[in-house]
Amino acid sequence: MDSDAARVLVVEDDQVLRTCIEEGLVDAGYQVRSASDGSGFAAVVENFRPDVAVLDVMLPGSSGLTLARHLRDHTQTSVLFLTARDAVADRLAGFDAGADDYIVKPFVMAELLARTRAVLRRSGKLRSGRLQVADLLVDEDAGEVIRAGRPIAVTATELRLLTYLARNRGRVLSKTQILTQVWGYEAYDPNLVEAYVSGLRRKLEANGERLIHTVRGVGYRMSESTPRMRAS
Amino acid sequence: MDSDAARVLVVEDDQVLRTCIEEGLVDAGYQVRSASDGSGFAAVVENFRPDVAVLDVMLPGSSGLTLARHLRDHTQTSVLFLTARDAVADRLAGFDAGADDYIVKPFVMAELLARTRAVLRRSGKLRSGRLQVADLLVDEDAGEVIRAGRPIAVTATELRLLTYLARNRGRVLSKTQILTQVWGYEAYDPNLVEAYVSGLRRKLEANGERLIHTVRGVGYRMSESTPRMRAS
DNA sequence: TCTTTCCCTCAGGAATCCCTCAGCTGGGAA
DNA sequence: TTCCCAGCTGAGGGATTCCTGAGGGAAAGA
Repeated sequence: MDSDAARVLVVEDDQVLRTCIEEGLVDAGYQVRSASDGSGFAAVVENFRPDVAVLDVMLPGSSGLTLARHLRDHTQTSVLFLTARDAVADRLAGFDAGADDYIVKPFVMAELLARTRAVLRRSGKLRSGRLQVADLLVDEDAGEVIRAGRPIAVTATELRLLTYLARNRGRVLSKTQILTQVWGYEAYDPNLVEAYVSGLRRKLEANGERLIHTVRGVGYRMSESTPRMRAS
Repeated sequence: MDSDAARVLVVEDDQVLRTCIEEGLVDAGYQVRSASDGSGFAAVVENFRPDVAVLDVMLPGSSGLTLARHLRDHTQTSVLFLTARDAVADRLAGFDAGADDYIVKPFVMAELLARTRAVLRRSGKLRSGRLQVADLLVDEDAGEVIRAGRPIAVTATELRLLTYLARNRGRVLSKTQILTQVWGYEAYDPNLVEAYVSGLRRKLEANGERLIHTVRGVGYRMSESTPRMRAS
């Protein structure tokens, strides 16, 4: 499992954020190495040979853009930039330097994971992130949701929620758990989850039975059908 | 049993609540250590190396958020926050993503146990939460109750009670004990327990023999069959 | 800039759950 | 047998939880 796990290199100077990212990636099954700045970058890249690098654009010393150019020139490593919201110029410069994608701070862990997967998949370093529950197919990387052969249009937030539910299919997830994992701590109103579940249901149930079940007083569970197993 | 029991660290300044949580976790088979504030936190973490930390957000001295950051920086410990209902927005807003779940006070011990297990399972530190008594299967993770292959619909409270009974199968539990663990009441109307046991029996015994036995004058015991103590 | 889409909030209504009450049942002792 | 009391259980009201349509504000796209 570990040997063919993708390798991710994180360079981020804010220690709290860096550790946070690191753990999120480790939890997701990646091999991770991290650094707070660009010192010794070439050596780390040489040794660790990351499949993807998550780089903060603003770094003390050499900027993330410089590191990205180094990667583009010397490796096949994909690049994922972290950038502040108002630094629009950074985005353009980032793509010029060979970035594969970028994420605007502040962001939710689920988004970073999704983007990382997408980048890895595009470069052929990861098998597809497809999840299936009954006749529902969620292609996280492609951002596609298909039920009974018919594509269903979902928004970015709906996709994150659906992915989280599908990945934990068969388990009850509390609303607070969903809020922390899908929305982060900016949101706290359980009704937010309810509203999104409601929207998802309307879209999903147009072509089939209910997949997102309410467990009153506990949370939601995604599963094939109401536990109607075989009777004797 | 103890050596592979998960380790839980509790930090809560209210002594009554802390002791309560501690006992509940110990009863559930965890190794527990607790503290009333963040002093010496790093040392405790270093020595005890908890799998999960239950942290009160509001603490004298350093807040639970600070402790959580320390954990993120130095360990792989999962975090479960305790917070007052009206403080959720204030205290958690702006906190960098990554905590695993939070529980709003006031809460019931059974819920804390359920959430703790969910967090541990997510990080692969715990075996599945399935309990079996005779042909009754209580799947706490899925929120499902199945008897003889047939699913049985139970409410959240019924599930908490049933889980508590099943986890302590073979042992006699007093009504006071049940009220404390399942409802969080110190002392209350025993009829509340009686009423719920009654409801559970009706649902469970539709498909089989009695599993929740009355021990007159003492309490209830869940077990496969009536132990025929002194017959003759 | 203008339009479209999306995200989140709000509030009313529906569903159902929780707990209480009161009458009943049955075991055990005198 | 009779009495007493712990335990059982159906009914119902208040409270909670959940669902969902509508709308404002913000971001994205044209």
